[in-house]
Amino acid sequence: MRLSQMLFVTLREDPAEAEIPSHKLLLRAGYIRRVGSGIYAYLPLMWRVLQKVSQIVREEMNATGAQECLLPQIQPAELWRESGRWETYTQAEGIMFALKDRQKRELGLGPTHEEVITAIAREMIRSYRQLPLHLYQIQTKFRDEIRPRFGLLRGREFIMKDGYSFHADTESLQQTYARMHQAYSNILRRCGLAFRAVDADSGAIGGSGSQEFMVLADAGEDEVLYTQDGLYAANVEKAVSLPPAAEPSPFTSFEKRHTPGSNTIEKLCQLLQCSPTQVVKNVLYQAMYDSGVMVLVLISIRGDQDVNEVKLQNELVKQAAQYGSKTILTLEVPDAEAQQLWATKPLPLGYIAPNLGDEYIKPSKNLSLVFLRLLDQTAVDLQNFVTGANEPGHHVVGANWSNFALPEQVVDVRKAQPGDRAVHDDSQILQSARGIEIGHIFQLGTKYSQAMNATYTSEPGESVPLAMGCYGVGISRLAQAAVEQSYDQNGIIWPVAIAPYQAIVVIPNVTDAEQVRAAERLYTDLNQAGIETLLDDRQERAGVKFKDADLIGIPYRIVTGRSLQAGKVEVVQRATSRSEDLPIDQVVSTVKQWVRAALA
RNA sequence: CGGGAUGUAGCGCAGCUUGGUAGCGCGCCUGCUUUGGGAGCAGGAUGUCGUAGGUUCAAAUCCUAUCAUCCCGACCA
Repeated sequence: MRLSQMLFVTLREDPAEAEIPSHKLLLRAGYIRRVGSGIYAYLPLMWRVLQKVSQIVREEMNATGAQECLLPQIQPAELWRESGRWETYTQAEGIMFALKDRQKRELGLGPTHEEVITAIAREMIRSYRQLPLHLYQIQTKFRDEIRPRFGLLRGREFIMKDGYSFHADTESLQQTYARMHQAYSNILRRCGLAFRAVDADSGAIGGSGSQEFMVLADAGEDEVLYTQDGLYAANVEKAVSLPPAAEPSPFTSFEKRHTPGSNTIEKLCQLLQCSPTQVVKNVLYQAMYDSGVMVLVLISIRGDQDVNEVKLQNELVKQAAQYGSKTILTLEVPDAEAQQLWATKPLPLGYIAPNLGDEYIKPSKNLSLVFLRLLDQTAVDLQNFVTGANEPGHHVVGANWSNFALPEQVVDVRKAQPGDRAVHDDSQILQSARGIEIGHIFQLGTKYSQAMNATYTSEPGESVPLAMGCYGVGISRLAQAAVEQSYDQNGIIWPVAIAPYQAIVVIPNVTDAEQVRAAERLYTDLNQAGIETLLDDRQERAGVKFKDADLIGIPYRIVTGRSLQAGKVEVVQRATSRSEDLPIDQVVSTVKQWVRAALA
């Protein structure tokens, strides 16, 4: 491709709309344009990158025996009602673009395809003889994200590879899951990315086991906790760990203390000269279940620990049945305004005890009249601890669980932190890194097949729900993540495998016929040798061309300039800036060799 | 949805406090010179000042409403 004939527009200044390096660079280098919030046009260079990523994904998927297909983006609401996700996806998470057609039929733009694929499986898979089966597609997804951000990293329209596997049993599911783990590792390695596979929460998709593939980058929205020995890595949402041991309590008898102005753990510990590990902190949440019932949740947890809201949410979903619900719509810490709606009197904020009385709850319909009291396991074994006295300005010290009605349910809702000891080996300390979630693999089990009655006939002739797995890769997100991981002050440095072009021939002076002739020759020869090559034949000064070549990040640059008289051209590697003069007739073979080595 | 900010030429911004003929840099067009790291000189084009209403003799500037975008939190590939 000749730059002179291409829609090639680069910006000299950072666009105001972008915050992080990869987003700025993709805009500046003319790869993408914003059309609306979270909505981007993929311009010719970007589209080539996306095609390359897609092709790598396709090859690795096909190698596992998965079959490519293409499912509809417009999906009938009924399918989503069957799985029970219509409400969650249009209300609770509100992530699905929903619309009505001219017949007033409700439809959604596909944010994901479990429902569609399960409906197809229900109709087409009849016998265990057809299993296992794995279908995937590469397609634009629509999600009305709460907050689109960072260009392609969180768009409302984005390209994703999603695959769904069907199995006769869990064992077969686990085999495919393991194979996908390998395939995803291959994909990221081939794309030239530094990544880590981590244990993950399965969220609204549901199911049991799940792992995320995190591309490591400071701009990542997720925190990953891992150990040096490489045996443990998890999303902080999911991570488990051993908290530091509690310090022995200085208090020996149960008594109430006047603790004015101690509404935070820090102030309290300073006043009482004790450790936060000897405090029982009581945290209040309000959860709205999908049946419309609001439940007030009181969590007692060790003072130095924080509540992990993802774990808490999962815990509350488990309890949904007792409130006539399937799931929860919202979970939040009630602010002053929210408290007024249900509290009979001002809460002793900062001084709440585990036995905060139910009389604080104003009887009203759609409100559970008792606190759901949860005891985090970090607080179970504390003795002679400090906690609130349910009275502003007062705490109790030397307390034990015999002083309170022990909350009936012991749970793990604690947030793991860097510095904690690892569960598998308490000499290993958890460390923290930031990551961009590029892939996520799930063992769904029978969640969707049961909800939608997708069964097959087993060898003994029984009707059995299909076991399912699902596997996603954010194609457009991966492409931007690659930039986030590989750039310098001059621009993008694409990994060779996903660069839009592998080489660029730059003519420093287009009025020099000699230079033009050599460049045209090289351009033709390189392309004929299978090296994807650009020709910068624009009427621009050399400096502009060099800057642009660096900005768009083409791995190898060939310059038909100064050394031409000696029958040589300059060849520069973008990643290392290493430059050498090569005889013209060696350029093709050399670059070809570099490309081959880089793709190996 | 809550909190913060911003909308002025294609892009980046100033002007707004204290109302008075719309500005700068880059880019774009023309010409000459230059030709290996975002050239120099000369000339030129480009604006519903986000939108609507109001105050005023007069509004980019003050007031009200509204829309859009970005940032911080909940969501996710």
